[in-house]
Amino acid sequence: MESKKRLDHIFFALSDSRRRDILEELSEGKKTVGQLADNFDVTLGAISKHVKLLENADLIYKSKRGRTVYCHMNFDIWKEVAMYIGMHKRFWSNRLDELENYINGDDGA
Amino acid sequence: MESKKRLDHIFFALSDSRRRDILEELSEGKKTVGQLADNFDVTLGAISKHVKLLENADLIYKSKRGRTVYCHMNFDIWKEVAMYIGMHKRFWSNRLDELENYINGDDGA
DNA sequence: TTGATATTTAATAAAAATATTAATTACAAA
DNA sequence: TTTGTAATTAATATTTTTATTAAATATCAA
Repeated sequence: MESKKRLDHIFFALSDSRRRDILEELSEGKKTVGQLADNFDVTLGAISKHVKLLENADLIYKSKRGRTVYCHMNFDIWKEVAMYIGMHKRFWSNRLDELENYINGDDGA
Repeated sequence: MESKKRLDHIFFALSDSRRRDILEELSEGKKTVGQLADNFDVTLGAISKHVKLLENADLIYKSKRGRTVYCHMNFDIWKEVAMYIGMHKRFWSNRLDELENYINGDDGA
């Protein structure tokens, strides 16, 4: 039940290409909120909110040094996402015959 | 640029647990819109819209027989999602084996 | 044709997401 | 302490999402 909401948040966070772009940037190393904002066409406040959403989805985490906030990719979370995807991918590779039925149109529908 | 929107749609579709539940049902085989609606606490109209959204994200497709509409899982789409997740492979360097298992689906299960 | 069934869509309303500007908090350094 | 910088938050407006009921469309079946 709880993991459902967790996946809700993760997938929703990933559903915005601006946020995925932020993740791409962070994949190269930590960046401050301000540095992230410089690369996008929206205000610092907007980026701050995107960052917060990504943080709530556990896709990233923050560390603070003085008044500067660094954002880091949370590597562990991808395991959870991959598990969900892998579940389905595994499913269809195990049922190739069924897939063929769909493709061939002789599945009754 | 176009694939960005594609991923937007896919991830957004996956961000709702009701829609993920629909996918779970379809992973067991085709179902009509009405059959899907029977299993949820919302109206048929609401399910019809969820189904349409899943269809627009290419996560499912429909086939029609008479007045009945069957919904089918689109197995191929998971490859695309897995590719995005797989892109982040390098961040797991120390968990590469696990990742390979999840993404490649050859985890022996 | 008439009437029932399966699904979609229109009209509507409520809740959520997103962006902006401006105010606020937190910290650094002169 | 005062001033300036980094980031967050509040107030606000706009757009999007989601659900409902009811009407419309399409098909079956007598």
